[in-house]
Amino acid sequence: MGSELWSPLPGMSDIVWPEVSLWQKVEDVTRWIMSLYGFREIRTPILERTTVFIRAIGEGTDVVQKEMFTFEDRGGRAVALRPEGTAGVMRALCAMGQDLAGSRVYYMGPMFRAERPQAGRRRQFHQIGAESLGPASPHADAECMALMSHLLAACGVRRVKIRIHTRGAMADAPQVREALVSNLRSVAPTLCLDCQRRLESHPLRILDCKQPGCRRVVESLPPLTDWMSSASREYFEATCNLLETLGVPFEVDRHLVRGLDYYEHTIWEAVHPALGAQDAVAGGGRYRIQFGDRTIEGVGFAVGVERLLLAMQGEGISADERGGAPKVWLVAVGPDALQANLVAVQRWRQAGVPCGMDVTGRSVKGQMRLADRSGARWVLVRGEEELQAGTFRCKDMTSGQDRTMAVEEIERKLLSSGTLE
RNA sequence: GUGGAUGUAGCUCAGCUGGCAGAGCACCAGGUUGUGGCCCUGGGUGUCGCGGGUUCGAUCCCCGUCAUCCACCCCA
Repeated sequence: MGSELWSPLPGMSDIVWPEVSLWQKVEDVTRWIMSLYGFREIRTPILERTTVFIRAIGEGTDVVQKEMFTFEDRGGRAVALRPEGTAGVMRALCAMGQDLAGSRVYYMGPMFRAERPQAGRRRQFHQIGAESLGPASPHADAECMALMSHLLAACGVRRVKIRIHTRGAMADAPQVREALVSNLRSVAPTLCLDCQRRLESHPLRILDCKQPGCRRVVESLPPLTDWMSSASREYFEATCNLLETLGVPFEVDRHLVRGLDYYEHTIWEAVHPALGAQDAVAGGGRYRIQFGDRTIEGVGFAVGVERLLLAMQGEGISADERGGAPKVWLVAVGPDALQANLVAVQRWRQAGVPCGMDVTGRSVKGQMRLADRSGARWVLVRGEEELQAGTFRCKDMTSGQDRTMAVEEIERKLLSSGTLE
């Protein structure tokens, strides 16, 4: 059983039938929705220079500090498996060297974080993300959230809640931070140990601490927006108003801050009740990233595919157990018929007719059982006698009726109407 | 990185105080020498996660280890 030889590494999962049919459905829906909004797919490397992530996500963030799979490649370069999608996409767009404003791209693929696995959290997980580049604009932010909301709904997820908040313009960040720290310093001893540390490193994160003591302190604080510029406040208000106009349901959550350094202005996440402790099915926000002398602005989001699937299952959507059933199943009696059947299915498959047969040498009874399980409507049986006569015994699996049909007739019907009626 | 739970057949799981390893489903074969489902009969398909220890004897008790799940942390 549990041999290390064939079990995947911790937190890595094999995605197999029938669940894979749900993945395919989500991917199809994604391509469709993204095309509606004018987003084009981009595929970037899974492995990047470590500095790409450090630059974009932030040196001191947890993701960079303790969650990246990093190593040295054979050329001595420090490289990392991507822990999220935005950094690599921004790097790629920079490499293309064009004016990035107005670029709209989406991606889907595996991401890696060296965390302890739990419900809805894997070391290799998958994200569907979208990035809309251009200068800060409430319209861009609202459109992006509308896209995310549309995508989730199109996947059949109805019970999502979108929580939004603002971090204010990046230029406001120092004064917000200072105000927050000075407000908290006097009560520091009542905060949990993590938060006492955060007071120096990432004070914003104290806002989303779940410890009751910290929560109480945070509740007594004035809203973060009080310390932002009026322009930042207006930006947030405008964004909220646009969301209402667009009919995207949301609620403002003053505790939402998110852990990546590149965010400014609007940030949000979508949570679903079917998920357990890790209940964020998607998250996003506006960002500003520096690559060398280049500054990239945009807004984007990422959906956790594993979590989306959990949410879908929580909505009663299940994988298609049957899969694509073949039209016909061929049963052979004897080695000559086996070879003739193999030739026949190849012809018909190349003509676009899905058909099946057993190639492992089972008994007729065993072949019939497989035919039944495959869901094929008709079973075509032949042995020496039928081979000589150029016929099949054609069995209708719903009625159980059995009749002799000429190979030519079967082929004509199958290839023209796809039925043997 | 920290904490808790779990690990027995392909799957879901029983297994008392330590005494020959079990059930349901699935699977295979036969009943039907060329016909699925339903039915009947037969078949256990196993390194009781792994390695030590205690014991006359360990799936059971002890230690270690690995894996999984859940939670913290953090995030999708």
